[in-house]
Amino acid sequence: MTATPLGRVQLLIMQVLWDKQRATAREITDTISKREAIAHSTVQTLLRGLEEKSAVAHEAEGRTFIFFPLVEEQEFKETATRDLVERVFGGNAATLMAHLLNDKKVSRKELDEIRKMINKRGKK
Amino acid sequence: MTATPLGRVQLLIMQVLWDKQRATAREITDTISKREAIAHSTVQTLLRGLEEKSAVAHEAEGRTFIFFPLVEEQEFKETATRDLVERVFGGNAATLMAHLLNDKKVSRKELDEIRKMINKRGKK
DNA sequence: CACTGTCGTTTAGTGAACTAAATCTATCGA
DNA sequence: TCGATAGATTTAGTTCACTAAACGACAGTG
Repeated sequence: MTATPLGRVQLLIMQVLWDKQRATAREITDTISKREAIAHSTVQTLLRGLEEKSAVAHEAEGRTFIFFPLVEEQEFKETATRDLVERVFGGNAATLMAHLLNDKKVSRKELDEIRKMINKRGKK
Repeated sequence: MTATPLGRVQLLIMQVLWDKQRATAREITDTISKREAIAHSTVQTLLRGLEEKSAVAHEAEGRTFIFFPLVEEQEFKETATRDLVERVFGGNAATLMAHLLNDKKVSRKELDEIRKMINKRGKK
């Protein structure tokens, strides 16, 4: 299956990987550390988990591993979104949209972007 | 805090409660059972958990408990949505919107609803 | 008054995500 | 060559969601 549910920190790791495309465990740890404290060993453990469920893979470069994503970012976002729509909004995407529009945390600028997108799509 | 993250089945329970406003554990089990198999004791255990984190509460009616939601549906959906935007879309709601629009699973009818909403919102 | 079903409660076990120390291993600089 | 260093691997422990059997209490029925 293409389910691939990810935990919070696992997702952080994937984001680094999606960004860099290829990275060592050390690079990942460093990148995440800029945002929040995390032990290098934790990252390594999670990488193994991700590898087990085929979300990432690695190849050896000398004695260090270079990791790269197997699951594609777009694909993951799709599933994550669909999952929310399914679970929380009973399968109705429009309801989710309504929430986005009403949420005061969504900036005016974002609203404009959204409107633009809708119009473009609407013309077809 | 008002975080209140819910598991999949916990969410199912909440949905029943949001729908009915008040329900016994038995009613919840029955409702969920129409969709998927679940043991009554499981529902009860989860209800305790939900009660512990103040998502629901109960009052005794004779010797049975009547449960009702404490967390409001709207509020929960807000946080769930914001959480997805934050974690998966780096805080940019417009990107989530883009995904919704591109997802073939979103029906034409839903798209229409969405457009209507946008327009209404746009006029303000 | 015993029986049976329904309550809520207790207890227990699994799996996943997370955390990280401890350990083994190989390389590089002194 | 030897020790510090930086990899990867092993081991271990926590928390949370989930699952559900087992248990004790009690009310209504025959």
